[in-house]
Amino acid sequence: MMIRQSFIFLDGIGTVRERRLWEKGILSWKNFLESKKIKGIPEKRKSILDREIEEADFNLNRLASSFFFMRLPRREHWRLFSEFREHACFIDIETTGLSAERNDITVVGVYNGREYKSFIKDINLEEESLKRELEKYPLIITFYGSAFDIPFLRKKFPTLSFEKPHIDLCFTSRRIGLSGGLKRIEEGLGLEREGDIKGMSGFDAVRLWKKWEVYRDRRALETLVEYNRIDVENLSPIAEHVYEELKKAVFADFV
DNA sequence: TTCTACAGGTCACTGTGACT
DNA sequence: AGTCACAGTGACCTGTAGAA
Repeated sequence: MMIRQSFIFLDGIGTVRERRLWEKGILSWKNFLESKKIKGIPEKRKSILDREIEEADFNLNRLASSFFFMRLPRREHWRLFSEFREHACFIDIETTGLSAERNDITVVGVYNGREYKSFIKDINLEEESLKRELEKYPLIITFYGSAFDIPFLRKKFPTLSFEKPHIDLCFTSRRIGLSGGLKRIEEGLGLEREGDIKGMSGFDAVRLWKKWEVYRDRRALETLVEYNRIDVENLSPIAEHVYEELKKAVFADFV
């Protein structure tokens, strides 16, 4: 539960000061609150920080993730994973191209760790129902979604709200030395793909949609949705792995 | 208390990579 | 193709420690 070891959301505390706290043996919110005095933090400031930590604890206990959305730097949203994993959703979209201006969304896949839902253009992809689905989850997890999926969804569905924590596995993976795109990272972790899906790329998703749209090839649509389902479901084990590794890399030295 | 030195936080800017 | 968070870098600002 990395978030309860974190101080980086406090005013005036960055990576360096947080590290100094850990070095002093202040490894959790509890430790911090129980320390009467901390060298480097004057009393008056300490009591302000105490209140901020109590506020964080209050919000965490209620799964009120917007508190952390406002306070945590983006690149540290991964720290929320273990507290929110049961309430997180993984999102992945397929489109007719890379430009949100010129292209359309064809499939939105949402996976909550147990159940996969697909929203398909011209069938059941509607702003209101997608909005209702996404509102259920206080944390979203994507691969490169911060530059692709989320801006694309925003453009096409302006009433969707993404004012909540978002773990982008592309950047968190890079921090533990895994780079080179989703498929390569899957290979690195031994996640296998089977059947029609094996060897497919995002560009194939564009072609499959065309086959469905122009020729009404039902098999093409099924394959597209299956591809989307695998993409989004594979994010879950990647998230688990990246969280554990990043936690080790950042924090293990101090425990 | 007041002053100075400086550690460290933050912001602006640039180049890069990965998404369909 | 269009997007944008990230890392890296440098400038600037703030707040703390330590001395008088």
